[in-house]
Amino acid sequence: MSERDDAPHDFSRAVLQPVSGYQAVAGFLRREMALGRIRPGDRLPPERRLAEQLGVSRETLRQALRILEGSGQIVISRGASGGAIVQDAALDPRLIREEVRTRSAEIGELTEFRSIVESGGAALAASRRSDADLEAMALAQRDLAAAVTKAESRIADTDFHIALAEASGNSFVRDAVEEARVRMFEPVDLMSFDFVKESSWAAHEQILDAVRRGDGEAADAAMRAHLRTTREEFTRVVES
Amino acid sequence: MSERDDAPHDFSRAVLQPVSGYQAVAGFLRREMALGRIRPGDRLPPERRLAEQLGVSRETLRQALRILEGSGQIVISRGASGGAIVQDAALDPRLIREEVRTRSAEIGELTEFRSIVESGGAALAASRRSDADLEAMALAQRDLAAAVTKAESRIADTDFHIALAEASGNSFVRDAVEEARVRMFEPVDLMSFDFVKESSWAAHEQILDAVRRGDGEAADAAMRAHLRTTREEFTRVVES
DNA sequence: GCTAATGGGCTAGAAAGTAGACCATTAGCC
DNA sequence: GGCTAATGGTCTACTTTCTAGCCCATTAGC
Repeated sequence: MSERDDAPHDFSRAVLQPVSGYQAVAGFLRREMALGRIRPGDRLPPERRLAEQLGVSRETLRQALRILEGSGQIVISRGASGGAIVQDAALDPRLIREEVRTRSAEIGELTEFRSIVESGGAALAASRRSDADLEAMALAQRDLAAAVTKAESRIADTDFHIALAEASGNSFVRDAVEEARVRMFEPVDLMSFDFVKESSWAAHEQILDAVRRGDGEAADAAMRAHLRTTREEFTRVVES
Repeated sequence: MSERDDAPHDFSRAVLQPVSGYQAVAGFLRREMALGRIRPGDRLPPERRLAEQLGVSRETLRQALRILEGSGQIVISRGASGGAIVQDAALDPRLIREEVRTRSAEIGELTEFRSIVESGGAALAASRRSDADLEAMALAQRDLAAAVTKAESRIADTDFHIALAEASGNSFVRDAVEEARVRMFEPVDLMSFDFVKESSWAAHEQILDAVRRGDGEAADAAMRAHLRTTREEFTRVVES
C-alpha cells in the first residue's frame, strides 16, 4: 500500500450542512418546477393533502410555501378553489446573462458532463426504446415546434431530453440527466437562454431519427453535436 | 403545449425522508471509507476536533460513531492515544455472493453507467492530464501490483479510477464516478469481488498508456473494455 | 345566505441538535 | 509510584425544528 500520511485526517472542507425539513420541501418543489413536472398555471394540491403526501406536517409545508411565495414562484390565494398557483417566472434577460457569466465555468463543465452522459444514454436508447418512449419524444418535439414562449420551449426541450434518458432503460443515466438539468436551470429558477428553437428542434429530430432506426452510434454522435451547439450558445451569451 | 392532466399532482411516491444530523455524519464517514480516503488501521481525529471540522456538535458526532461502532466498522478505546480505529471488515464470501445476487439488476445498471461516464472521463483525461495526475495513476497501479489482501486490491482499484476521474478536469465526472463507486461498494461495506487482480492491472495499464499518449479514443475504448470485463465478472458471480 | 373547501394562525409538546461543564480512563514521562 | 495530558463518557440546560390538533377567516358556488 502507498505511504499513508500519519497526519490526522482533515475534514474541514466537508461542510455537511443540515437541510431542515422545510428547506428540503422547498428544494423538492423547485426541482419539480425546473424539470417541468410542475408547470406555470398548475395548482398545487391543498396544503393538508400535499403535506400528507410529502410526509411532513402542515406547518413545515407552509414554511416551504412561504419560501416559494417569497421568490415569486407561487401565488397563494384563500377560499374555496384557492391555493398555490405556479407562476411563470419571466426573468430579466440582463439577469440571466449575468447569471450565465458568473457560472460560466460550472455551466461549461456541466454541458461537457451532459454530453458524455446523454450521448451514452442516446446510444443505449437506440437499442432499447419502446414505442411509448418514441411517442414521448415525438410529443416533446411537437410541443417544441408549437412553443411560443421561452418557458414553453424550455419545458419541451426538457421533456425531450428526459424522455430520451428514460428510454435508455438505465435509471442512473436518467437520474444523472435530471440532476444535471436541475443544476443548470434550477438556481436561477426557470433560467432560459436565447437558444435557437429551430436548431434545437432539428438536432432533436436527428437524434430521434437515429434512435428510431436503432443506430446507436449515430444517436451518440447526434447528441454530442447537439450539446456542442448548446455549449457554443453559452459561450456566445457570455461573450456578448 | 401538450395536454396537461387536470387531475391534481400526486407526490405520494416522493418520500423525501428527513436525514438527521447523526445519520448524515455516519453516511459521510462510511462514504469516505468506501472511497478509501479513510482506511483500515487509520485513527479518526479526536471527537472534539472532528465534530468541529464537520460542523456538528460533539453529541451528534458521537451518535454517528455509535452507529459505525455497532456495525463493526470502528473500534473505540479510551484514554490518551485512544480514539476510533477503522476496522478491516472481512466479509464472508457467501454474504458477498448473496448481496451481489440480490442487487444484480442494480449493479448491472451501475456498471453500464460507469462505463459511459468513466470512458468519457478517460477521453477527457487523455487531453488534459497533468504530470501529477499521471503520477497518481501510476502510484495506484504500483499499489495494485503490490496488493496482497482483497481490501488492498479494492482500495488500489478505487484510487486508480478516482485519479483518472480527477484527471478529466471535470468535477461532475469526478463526483459521478465517486458516487457510482460508493453505491457499488458502500451498502455492504467493503464488498469486494473475486476480480482477477492481474487482469484489472493490465486493463488499467492500457488505459493509463492511452491517457499518457493523449489518445482519447483509445482511452475511451480501453475503459469500456475494462468495465465490460467487470460486468462479465459480476455475471459470473451471480451465476456461480 | 348557506355550505364546503381552502389558507391563516395558535398552542402544547416531542424530537433533535447545541454548548458547556465535569467525570473516567489511559499512556507516557518524571 | 505519581503526575500530567489526551482522550472518550456522561449529564444538564437551552434552542430550534417539527408535529398534532384545533379553530378562525376567506371565498366560490349553489
